[in-house]
Amino acid sequence: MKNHRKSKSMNALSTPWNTQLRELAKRCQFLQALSLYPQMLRHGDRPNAFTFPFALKSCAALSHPILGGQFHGQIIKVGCIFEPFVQTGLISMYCKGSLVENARKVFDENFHSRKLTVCYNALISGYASNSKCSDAVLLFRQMNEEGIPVNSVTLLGLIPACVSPINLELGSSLHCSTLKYGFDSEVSVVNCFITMYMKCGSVNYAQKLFDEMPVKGLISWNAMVSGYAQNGLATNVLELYRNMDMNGVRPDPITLVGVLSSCANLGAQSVGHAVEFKIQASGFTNNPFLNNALINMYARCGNLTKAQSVFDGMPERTLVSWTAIIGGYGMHGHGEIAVQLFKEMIRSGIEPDGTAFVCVLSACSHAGLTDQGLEYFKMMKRNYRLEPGQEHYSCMVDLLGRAGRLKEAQNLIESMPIKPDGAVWGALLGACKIHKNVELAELAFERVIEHEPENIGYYVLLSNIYSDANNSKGVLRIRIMMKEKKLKKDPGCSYVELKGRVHPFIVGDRNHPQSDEIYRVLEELEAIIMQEFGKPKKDNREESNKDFFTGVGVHSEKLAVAFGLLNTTTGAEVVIIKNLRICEDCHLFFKMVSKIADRQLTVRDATRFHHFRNGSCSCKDYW
DNA sequence: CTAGGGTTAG
Repeated sequence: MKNHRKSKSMNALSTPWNTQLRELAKRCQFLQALSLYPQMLRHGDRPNAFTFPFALKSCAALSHPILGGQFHGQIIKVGCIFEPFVQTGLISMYCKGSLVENARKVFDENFHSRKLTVCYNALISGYASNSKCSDAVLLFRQMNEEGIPVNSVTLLGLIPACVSPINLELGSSLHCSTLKYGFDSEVSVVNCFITMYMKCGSVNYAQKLFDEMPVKGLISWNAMVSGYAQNGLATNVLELYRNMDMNGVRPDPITLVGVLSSCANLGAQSVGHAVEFKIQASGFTNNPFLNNALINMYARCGNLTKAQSVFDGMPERTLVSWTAIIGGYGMHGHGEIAVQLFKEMIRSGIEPDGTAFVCVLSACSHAGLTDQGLEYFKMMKRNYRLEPGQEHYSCMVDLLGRAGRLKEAQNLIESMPIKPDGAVWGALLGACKIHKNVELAELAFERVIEHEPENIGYYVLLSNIYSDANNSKGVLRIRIMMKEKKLKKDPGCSYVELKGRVHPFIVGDRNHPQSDEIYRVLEELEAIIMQEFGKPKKDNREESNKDFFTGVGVHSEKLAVAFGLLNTTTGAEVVIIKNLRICEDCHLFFKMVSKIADRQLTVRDATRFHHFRNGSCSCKDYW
């Protein structure tokens, strides 16, 4: 009987206007939805409690709290503020527009809100997504004290408050208390915890949760894929992707974004290419996220032609698409193209953000466009009101430093309004290596290790600076320091990707099945180089395993190159990745080999890619 | 009210 009465009153509320409004909002056509409202008033129809939730939802989706505020006024006038859907709509709308205070006011001023689970849920989720973690938790506690029932949606809103490592403890205590509520078996809640642990860097916890799930949904798989990708565990991502396939789980665009990002980090172009195929076969071709990920993947794998063609083929390019292509050209030394694209982007009406500036500044730095870079740095603040962060200062120090303007770089650091971090000083240290400035290097090193005492890269860098200056005392001092701090340099690792298989090499490696042939190729190359270019500057080899140029074990880059030459045909691409900066000798070697062999050698310097550091350097299959 | 997504320097 009660139900009957209710549905009757609902029917009175669902006018044709409301139905249409709801349909448009459902289809995410928010602008069209909102345009119905003035039409409705012109027709003399009054809005009611069924109109506003969808109007507010549209304002929330468009992040338009000003328009939402006007609806708030109308709601008061019409007198339907006490409707639960209207209240939650208002709270959520203000939160999505970053006006959490307004949301709180709605909550506080309406006695009814404070008795409804949905209103608590809306505000808790709002606090969490506006990174007001403690407010979210406080409200959750209050909810418990007031005896308001908690449901799974409450948790889905609250858990994202703990997505930073500093909140891990809070997050895991929440996790424990969910057992009490009995929501630990709900897939959505577990998914949410998986993401939380991943974002806190607790990969093992996330994995445990995932493994123990009796029922996994696509989102569970995706949470793992993205989580691994975010934690730099690219090989785990590819493994999981393969498992999905074996379990008959069909990937969606979100899965593929994570997979592509991992391909980019590994330089695994052939897997990336297979993913592109999958995208086309699944009809995801116009997904902007996927296209951005493809641009990034091809660019990082050194295939700028493909990156450009994906970019050109996009129906609409976002700031991220531009950033990816600009960064791609920049990292491969095509600074002029990167700058050209940056200008084009601005001309097309897209405003650069901090990340876009990092890309263009680093592009200038790599291509020696020093003044251009300085100009952009000024422009950031002047034209776009963007405050430069640590990463921008690092780029600038690198830019000035590479150009040999060390004093200016140092002055820039000293003028910084924020305390420079390790990366900024590290950039100066790197510049000191290029320009052989021992004195400044010592200063920079001192500051660097205040911030990153465990980062061996910097110790090695200073040691090499001393070595260049024939300062054996200095070298020894650093070696002792490293020993005292128990820092051990992981061997540099280069690898070549061939037909979906990765072939890694470490210095002096003899483990590869083709090892004999590789060394034979290297010997041949040495002989040719000797003939064509004369004797290399250093030739103090004693054993056959020692490097042609450097006199130590054969560098991993060279082994990778030889392997690449051995297994690819003319014009093929050899991708080399190393976890420390590629040395000058190897650069020289690449140049010579490119001339002799007529191959395109793409060399990638990948300091950040550390997934092979502690692993064994044996071949690993992707598929 | 509600779980998963792209870009950056050294």
